[in-house]
Amino acid sequence: MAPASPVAAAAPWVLHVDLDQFLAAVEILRHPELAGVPLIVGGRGDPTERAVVSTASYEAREFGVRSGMPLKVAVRRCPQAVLLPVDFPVYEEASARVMEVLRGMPGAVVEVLGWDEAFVGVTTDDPVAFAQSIRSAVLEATDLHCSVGIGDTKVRAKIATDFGKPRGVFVLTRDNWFEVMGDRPTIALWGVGSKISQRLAAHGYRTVRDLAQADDATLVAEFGPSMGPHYGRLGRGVSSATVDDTPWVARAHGREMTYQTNLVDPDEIATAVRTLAAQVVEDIRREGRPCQRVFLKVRFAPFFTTNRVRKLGEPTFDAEVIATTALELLAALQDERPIRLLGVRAEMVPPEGGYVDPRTTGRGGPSARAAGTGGGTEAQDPTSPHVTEAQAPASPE
DNA sequence: TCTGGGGTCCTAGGACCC
DNA sequence: TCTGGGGTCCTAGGACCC
Repeated sequence: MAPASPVAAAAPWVLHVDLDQFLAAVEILRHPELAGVPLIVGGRGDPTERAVVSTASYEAREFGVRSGMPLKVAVRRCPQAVLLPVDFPVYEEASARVMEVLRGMPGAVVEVLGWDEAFVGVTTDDPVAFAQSIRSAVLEATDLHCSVGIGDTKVRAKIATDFGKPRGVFVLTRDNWFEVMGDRPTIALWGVGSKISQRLAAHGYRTVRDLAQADDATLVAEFGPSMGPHYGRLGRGVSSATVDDTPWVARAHGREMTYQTNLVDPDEIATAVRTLAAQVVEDIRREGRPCQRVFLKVRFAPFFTTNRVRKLGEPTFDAEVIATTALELLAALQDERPIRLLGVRAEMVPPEGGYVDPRTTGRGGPSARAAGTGGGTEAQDPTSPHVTEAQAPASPE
């Protein structure tokens, strides 16, 4: 398994593999007659319900349908679209097959980011050819098309993929970063959303180039000593280049539910919270780690969302304790408005030895490693990036 | 137009202890 | 009598991503 002596010209690369219109593509595999028609996957497939689009096929996107859009709106924009309910197990299975293909690529280290995307670290002198071989292998094994972004950091690889879509490959490195990204708004960066982009704009930083040249002291004053410099680095495309295949371990499990009619009756609310707590306990029992903190999420009508948390005296698997805690948190809000959504989340006791899996910007917030001073996994611009393959433990398969 | 469900991480500030 | 820093734990709230 040990590779032969490295080729002198070979360099480490980060590839980002992203499946094209994943949910829609999986549905087309089992409903071939839907190929080429506008297709929307979301909720329970009922456009009258409170739900959003999970994936729209490219044909549906031509009508302005986007993921995250309310189904009602999507159907208004594209009345002829075929609407399908989300079918989690089927996508899980397809996703697992894709990830297996990636892990089978010679020399690849695979860090899964979600159902339909992963980073692949590889040392090669021809990353484009490697990317094309990934596309071919995935297509052959699963009948699914994907796009591949190639970068010298994770942020650049991740962003590159969008330029490769669909069914393509795009290379984004420090050599063409500003040419490609410099004039784009900061919100185009992975990890910068609407709020941060607005706060940046308030300081005059509107484009990626503005942010790249931003005054560090200003960023620190606005976002803190950790996040401030982190955003500056994002503007330069600088981030970790380490691909780590350590399996992800959940920190918490939660269940939430949007009610088709708002809840007002206290008994009804208590029952709803208990139902959610019972489902959460099923999930954390599967993990084998008890709940140490209970989070309550509430969305009051018309649209106000808030969260509360409480640490438990003793970690527990007891659904009634979790439900009671959540109801106490709800009562403490002293808010009588009708409830649209309830969520109960259980943060689990960490596993023995703590969490060792990677935390990337794509899952959750900004990476603790990338933002922190320790770790040293952040590539220094403009020094060369590197992919640490040796530090990854044996793939568990 | 009317906004799901599953996650993770960061910052600020108070309480408390040494 | 008035006062220091540092550390840890906890809650509240904000933000981002798929």
